[in-house]
Amino acid sequence: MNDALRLIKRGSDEILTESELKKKLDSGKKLIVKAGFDPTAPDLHLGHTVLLNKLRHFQDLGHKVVFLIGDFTGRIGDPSGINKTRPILDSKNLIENAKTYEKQVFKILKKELTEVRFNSEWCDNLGADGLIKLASKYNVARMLERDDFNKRFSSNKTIAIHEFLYPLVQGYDSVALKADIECGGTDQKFNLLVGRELQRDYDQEPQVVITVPILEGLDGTKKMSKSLDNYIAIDEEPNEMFGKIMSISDELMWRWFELLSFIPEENISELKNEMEGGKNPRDIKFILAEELVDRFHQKGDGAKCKEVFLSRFQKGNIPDKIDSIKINLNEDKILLVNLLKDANMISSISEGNRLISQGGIKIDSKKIENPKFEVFRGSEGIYQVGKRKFLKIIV
RNA sequence: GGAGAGGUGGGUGAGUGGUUAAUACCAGCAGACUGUAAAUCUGCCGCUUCGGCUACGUAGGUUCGAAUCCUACCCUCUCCA
Repeated sequence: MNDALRLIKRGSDEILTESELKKKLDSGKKLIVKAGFDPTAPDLHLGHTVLLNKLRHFQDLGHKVVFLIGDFTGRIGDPSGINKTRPILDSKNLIENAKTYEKQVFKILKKELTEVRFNSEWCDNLGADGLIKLASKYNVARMLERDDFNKRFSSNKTIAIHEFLYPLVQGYDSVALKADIECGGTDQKFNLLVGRELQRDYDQEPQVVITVPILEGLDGTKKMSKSLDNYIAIDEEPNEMFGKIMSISDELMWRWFELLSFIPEENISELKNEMEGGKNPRDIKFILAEELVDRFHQKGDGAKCKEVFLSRFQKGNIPDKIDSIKINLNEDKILLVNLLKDANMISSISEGNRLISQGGIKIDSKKIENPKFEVFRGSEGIYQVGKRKFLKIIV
């Protein structure tokens, strides 16, 4: 029994409360473990896996995970984005997104112990009445305890009223599901705790709240997220994934080891010692990159990526697998910049001119320095923009 | 309802009539170097048929000339009721 508790505690940030968790684990009951996901972002990334791994631990102990897609919550508006309104998703889109989730999520979760649900299922029936009743169960002072509300409030930033509905609806989900446990990122702590209060109101035993640390994205400071474009999707192409991992700073590498790697802690501190002893941090980063690529692709892919990485960036070779595209010309020839724009390798002609003047464009490994360079119909070549954008273009 | 403050390029944030396509910082991109797509350094960082064109909440107006002044509207914040 202690083993179970230890497994759950590893990598968790907070458990509220541990004694309740112990009791639930000891009860021998098959527990309902809930975690909520955004309906709009079906691209799961490494940041999500910190949480998913935790859910998986529960499954390994035989418990049931409810993968809850917050389609209703997503419909009300954006909780933190004052400037961005979320597109309203129709049910067709939702089903699509859910499918994409399922395809990715079962790289980590066990299918037979996972249930995918949508919160519109019960929220749609709530109606204005239900919503008012729900809203009456909480008060403004308590809402303002939430860290981001508090910050925004005290720095005179807008808080829209509907944002208060978020924690409430999320908490109500726990009531509807009779959740025993809810897991989420540390930034979700408040919302998760609201669930406990509401469950008490509805005469249910409050869920145990487990928070996991938030993974920093590629930039090393901000939370990994799709909207900040600092993420690595779990179904990312292996070489791309490997390269992105290699691009993180030496400092961030240790954080990722801690949160993403399955390597035992003792071994990680050993690696740290080796680096202090003069070992090349790059080689340690290789270990992380290999492990993660192996996990989300085939075992052995990591090693292959390492080969490719070494040859491409150390020796400056061009990759052996390059996408190709055929561009049809109306004339006999075309300005290079226009061609690159048509092929979507650059976003504007100005950008192209800039890149040429900076020596960032190559054709078949030959640097192009003439901004008026022309390409003739019937030719084909490997076009390179910067260090890592390659495309074979046939005109 | 009344009084006031404010809305500037991806972000933060200068600029209050004219070398201002707009200071600075961050992010981004390129090059150099390296230990890697780390770190550091240098350059770039609206679009363009290179003539220009479009930009400082939105729409008008004043002026030779406006992000800067005026009017209306929209939005945010503060105080009062």
